[in-house]
Amino acid sequence: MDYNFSEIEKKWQARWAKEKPFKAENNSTKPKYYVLDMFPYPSGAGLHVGHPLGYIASDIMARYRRHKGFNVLHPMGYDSFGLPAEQYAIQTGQHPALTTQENIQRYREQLDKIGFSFDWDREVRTSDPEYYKWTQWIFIQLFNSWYNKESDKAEDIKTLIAEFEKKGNSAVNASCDEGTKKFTALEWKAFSEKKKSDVLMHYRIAYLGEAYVNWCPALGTVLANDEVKDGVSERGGHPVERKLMKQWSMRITAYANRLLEDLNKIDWPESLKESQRYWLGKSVGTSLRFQLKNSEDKIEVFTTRPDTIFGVSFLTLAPEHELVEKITTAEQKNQVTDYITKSKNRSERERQAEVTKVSGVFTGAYAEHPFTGNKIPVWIGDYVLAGYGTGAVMAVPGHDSRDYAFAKNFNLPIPEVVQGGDITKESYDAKEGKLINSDFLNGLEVKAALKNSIEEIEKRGLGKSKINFRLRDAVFGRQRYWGEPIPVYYKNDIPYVLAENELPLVLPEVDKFLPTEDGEPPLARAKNWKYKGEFEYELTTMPGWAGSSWYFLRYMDALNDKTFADRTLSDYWQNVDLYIGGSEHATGHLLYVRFWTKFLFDLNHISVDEPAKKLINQGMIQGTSAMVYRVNNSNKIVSAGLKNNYDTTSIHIDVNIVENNVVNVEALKKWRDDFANAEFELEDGKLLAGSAVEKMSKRWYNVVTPDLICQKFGADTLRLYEMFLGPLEQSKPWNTNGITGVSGFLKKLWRLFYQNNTFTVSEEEPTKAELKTLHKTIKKITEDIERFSFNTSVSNFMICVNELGEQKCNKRAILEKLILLVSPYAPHIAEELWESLGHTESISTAPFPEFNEAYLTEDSFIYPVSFNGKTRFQLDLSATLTAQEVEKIVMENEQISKYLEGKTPKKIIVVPKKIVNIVI
RNA sequence: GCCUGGGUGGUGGAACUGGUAGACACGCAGGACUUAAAAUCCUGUGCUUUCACGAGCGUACGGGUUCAAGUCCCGUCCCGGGUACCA
Repeated sequence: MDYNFSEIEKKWQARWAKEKPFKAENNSTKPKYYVLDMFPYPSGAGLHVGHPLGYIASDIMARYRRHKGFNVLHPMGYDSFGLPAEQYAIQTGQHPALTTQENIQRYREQLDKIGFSFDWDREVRTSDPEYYKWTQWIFIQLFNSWYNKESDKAEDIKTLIAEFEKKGNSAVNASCDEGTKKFTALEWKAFSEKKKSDVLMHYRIAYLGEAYVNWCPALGTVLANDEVKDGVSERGGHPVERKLMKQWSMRITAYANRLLEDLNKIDWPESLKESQRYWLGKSVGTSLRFQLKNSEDKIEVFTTRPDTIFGVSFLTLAPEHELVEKITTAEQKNQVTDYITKSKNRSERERQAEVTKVSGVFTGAYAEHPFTGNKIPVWIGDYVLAGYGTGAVMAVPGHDSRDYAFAKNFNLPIPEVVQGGDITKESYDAKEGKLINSDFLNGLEVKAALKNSIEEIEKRGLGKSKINFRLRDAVFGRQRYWGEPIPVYYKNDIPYVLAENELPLVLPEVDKFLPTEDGEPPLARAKNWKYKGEFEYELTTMPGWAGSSWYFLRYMDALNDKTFADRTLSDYWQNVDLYIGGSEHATGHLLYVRFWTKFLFDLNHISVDEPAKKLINQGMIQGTSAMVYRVNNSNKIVSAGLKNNYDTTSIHIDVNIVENNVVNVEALKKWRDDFANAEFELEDGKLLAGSAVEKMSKRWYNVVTPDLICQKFGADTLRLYEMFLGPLEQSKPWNTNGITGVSGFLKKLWRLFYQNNTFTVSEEEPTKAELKTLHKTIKKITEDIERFSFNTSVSNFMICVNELGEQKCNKRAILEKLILLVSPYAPHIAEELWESLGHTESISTAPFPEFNEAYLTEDSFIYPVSFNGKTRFQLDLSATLTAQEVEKIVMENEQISKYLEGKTPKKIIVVPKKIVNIVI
């Protein structure tokens, strides 16, 4: 019987669906192992061959751990709220729920065909009210909490109110909005309901606040920082502008330091940790006040270089800085107003694109140098960001390249205060050298000067040392339809959250998925959608990252309608042991999920404060695009090798009609109308295509689906081949050049069990050689899996099968162990052969073979004998010989003299069972 | 610019703590079976040189450490990914 993959795979996929051998136990004496995959957004395009790469790796791990006696949690679900389904709904009127449902179905079919061992009984969908009920519940907890810097954790807002009632807010050390005013207990008690609500908003972790946001007019919504790339929206590429808006936000900044510190305790790739560190952007510096001349006001700046204080030659404020209007003199008024209008209207994109272009304007105002008393001009410039630090900088052009460019452009003085550079050419930013022109700091090294200057600044009460983070609070409201409704209603203009028993607040039906005529979000279209029929609900919905910030917890207890996850279960499952996902979520999802995990930990709802112990980034599988070359102003297509003879334009064509760079011309003619009657100029009778490595995308017609490969070669081949392509973490372009090698391997494996088309397995005792082949393989495969080196496993399987083929081995004792090894990688063929061997239970929980060192010990070792490091010949010697004995035998060998050239060896190095090196 | 990962045959890639570089696979060449093809099997395959035995050169480039370097150290170049006025 030949290896019939399609029949076998269909059979086992049906069996697994029915018998559920991959069900994770909630009550088990086995050790637990939690393997999680990246949460997929079910897009309309379906899966391409790049998506399953990580899923295959994690599935191998899950199956391996089951063999090793673990209770494995390996779930899958869908991040099913999001923009694409909604954009599609706007265009077609089709409800996003419907589109989402269809897409999920397609995903499921594709996933099933690859033979993953997911526990589908735990499937979650973020757009399911049974799921988002708990997303809303977590929002309510966030709303009802504040961050206590003393205990360094989130606490119930009630403890804060109690404190206000006792002592007001002056003794409270909380993460709160800048500029929150002080009040006494008496004042607090006298505040109106509305005023109290407003004050508490400055403290809540989920809060309604005014902030500059990324407004995307084309999408009609605000976006979080990580959803904006190069000044355009990540989804769709629409321009984004800055706008001051009242928005629901998350006080993630309260967690900045813990998010940073705890990176040290998780096993994540260094590059990913580094981008989180950078995004969090901790910087230690000093805040420092400059007194304005002829004014009561002071300008507060933040600097990391207080040592260069004597090098300050001007101050720069962000155009949005609150003092700008107040301090601008009459004669500068027009210029300043012009500049502010100009920089406001400039999109973020323009602003970023013109980074090298210096712009700014003088306000006419002067400040006083805190040490020298010198007059310092105050400028505004949009290289200073309103949202960072204090929105104002002390400019030290001699030692800061941005200030330098500004000073050069406007002819401002550039004093030198640190020796070591040539400031006539460029600024000297390095933190090295001796201080000069700096009064009491003169002669000190930068490091000492830093310490000294801070002490002096604090002593004189000019400022104090301060830690700043680049991280901003995350905007949480979206002016969109397809997301979780925020469980808030308004009574007398005061926001209230719903009670737990009123959840879920179900997404209402609307007639259109667009904003209303007066610019309100789509939810304003919902008829009679009011709390208790009376109070307005919040009209924005949650962002895409809300549901994905806690899904790993829901898998532990997916069907619970009493709580988001039962505490005994979350205590048992703890957190994810292995997460495999792409690096593109480094500064978005993977920060938010850490934030929510820490928050739930603080409130004692879970016992872990990190979502995943170990994380691996799988590389991206790029597409290999194919193109043909059309001679300009004609309908002639020329083969790639001839394109330089003409003036041509390249046109992307479907990669699925190209094989080994040769275009199937008939298929091409059918593929697009304008090729139907084109003229073709071939080389060697073939139309060769050009190729390029690009992102796999519909746009480039280079998408290859796993379905196609499963149909042609089978899921087991697909799984093995994706692993065989190279190391998991490495990005690589997709090509099927080597796939026949992998499918050939499975056929060879199959044939070990068959003779003359009959299943034939011998019960004989295996030979020493056969045992050695097997145990060598057990050892290698175990090591490979443990270090996630799946590509080398595939090679080792091939070597093993080749050797057993040569040994003509068909002994049960060997083959039974072999297919157990193969089973995590190619589960269908393994189940089938396992059954043929007479087993009635699924192979999936059979114990993994253990290797026995005794079978691997060699009696002899072939020593390479080298002279000055160059290998000249080999000697087969007993493995038990000592170094001295080896040396003696080698030196007595007749081949030695040929290479010694009559000289006496200076030194002889013998490393037992490694090498012999003779130095002459 | 900064942070990261990488550079090994015609190709994808092996080489775990320094110890025979190129495992395994593709491709290519030759052969067997076949009327023929597919499938399968066998042999060869880093480059140069040699009928052959062999010799020389080889892990981006230039140095260094070592008996021994793809692997460790210093410098340079190139490619991929991330990020960007964060004071």
